[in-house]
Amino acid sequence: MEEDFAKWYTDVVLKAELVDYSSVKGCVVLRPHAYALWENIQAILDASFKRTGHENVYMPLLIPESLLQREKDHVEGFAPEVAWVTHGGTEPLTERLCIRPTSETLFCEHYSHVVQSWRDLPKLYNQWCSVLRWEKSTRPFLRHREFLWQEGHTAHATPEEAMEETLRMLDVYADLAENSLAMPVVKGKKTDSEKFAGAVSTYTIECMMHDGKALQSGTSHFFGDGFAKAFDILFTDRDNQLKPVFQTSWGLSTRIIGGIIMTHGDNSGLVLPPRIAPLQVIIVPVASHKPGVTERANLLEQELRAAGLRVKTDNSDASPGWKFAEHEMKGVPLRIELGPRDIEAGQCVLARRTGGKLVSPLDGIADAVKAELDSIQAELLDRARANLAEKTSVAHDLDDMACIAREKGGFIKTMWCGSNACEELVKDKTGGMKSRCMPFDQEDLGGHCAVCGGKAETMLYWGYQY
RNA sequence: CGAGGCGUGGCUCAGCUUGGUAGAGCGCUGCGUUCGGGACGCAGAGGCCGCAGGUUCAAAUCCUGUCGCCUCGACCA
Repeated sequence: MEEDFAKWYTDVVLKAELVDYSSVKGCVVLRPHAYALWENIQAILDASFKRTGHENVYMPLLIPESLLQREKDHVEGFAPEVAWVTHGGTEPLTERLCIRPTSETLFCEHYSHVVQSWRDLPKLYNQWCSVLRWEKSTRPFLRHREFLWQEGHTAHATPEEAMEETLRMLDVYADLAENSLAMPVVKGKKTDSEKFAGAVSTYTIECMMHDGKALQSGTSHFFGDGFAKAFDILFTDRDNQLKPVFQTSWGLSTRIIGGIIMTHGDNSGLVLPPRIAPLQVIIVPVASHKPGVTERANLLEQELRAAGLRVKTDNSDASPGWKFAEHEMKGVPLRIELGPRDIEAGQCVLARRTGGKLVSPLDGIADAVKAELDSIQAELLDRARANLAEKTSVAHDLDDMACIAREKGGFIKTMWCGSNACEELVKDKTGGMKSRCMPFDQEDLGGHCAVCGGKAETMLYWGYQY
């Protein structure tokens, strides 16, 4: 892992049976283990969306070229990486259709049809789908050509309400990351050079990976009324004036699975936080040919399942050692070892994926298991927080930054004057480090921009990115 | 898009220099013995060597082209 992080990552992804490559670059098979992980993430997010008043819809896969081109900044941002459908059967199409790289234009067209009055607002829609972006280089989860995500698109009567929505949904992502995925985040606003194509402002949650690179794990955009004007999404307000709506969009993708792998994984493979692990407990019977072992293991499984846990018994005929290694590779948070000696003593062995074993009485085992899982969840968050803290540095000038970037990577916190020129300079001097975000949690690190020495406007996080 | 690496049973690879009957380990199937950290024995199955041309009596091997994959950079959720 330490020697070659990239190879470690690819190995884990393949050996943990998360993905299989397909014959099209950047389009991978999500195997049951990966898809179950995504379903668990989906379930949590979807419940949050519903709780905050959103409805799910489904937009078409295809976007006519003319529609994509309605908003200038948006099309400029995405045009280089869209794939085009040019033929229907053998007939060339009169207008080529792009496969959605994101669905702003489709939502906008639809909103222009259904929004008439202030009474129609807000529109709080979300869709779960896949999108296609013709990336040049790809890596499992981190950069696919086709990837699964959700994209929320909302329309509001006022900018204040839209901004409130933008930040509310960023909080939903931050909550998912920290409380379910055990990934601490830095929340903040993107600089102008890093914001989404067509947005007025972009907000992000940034996570720190084990190798010192940052992962943008979810984004939420405030669009102002730019799209509304380009797509004629107009409504009659209470004062009988025709006004454009104010919009937001926000998305989180299967990329987050890459983040989970790179946040928690270790040299034995994947480590999954219990809240989203497809399998929370694996029971490994030892000497299962001995009378009563398999039966007791199955009983234990039933008891844990009845307690609401995701559990399985590994009854395959592989050796126990092989099973231990296998389920560690797949990241199962807790293993229960159960052999004849245990059964005789009325106990079993609980082995945490994060290390450590303890003997627990079979009587009242479900509560003990739940307590262990909670403790593992908390331990993972603590560890990740420690990693984030350890990999966050403060710098006061460009030499500092270059030095920290070279030796340590991670996040660098500095003051910043707000100029793009300084961002470019940092990129040059550090071999590619970019601004990550202007954090909501601002600290006063002095009055001067660390890059140019000019008057500082804000604190900024920098980092190498995935 | 630049640089490098690689395409030979499911996987990892050998064979190619010097053309001549397609190999190994792991995995897989069956039976038996095992079982507290990747067990063992025996018996099996499985590949027109990425694809297309060419040279040759003969091509996994030589030549040309092409497609794809991986890694690292440049650009982007």
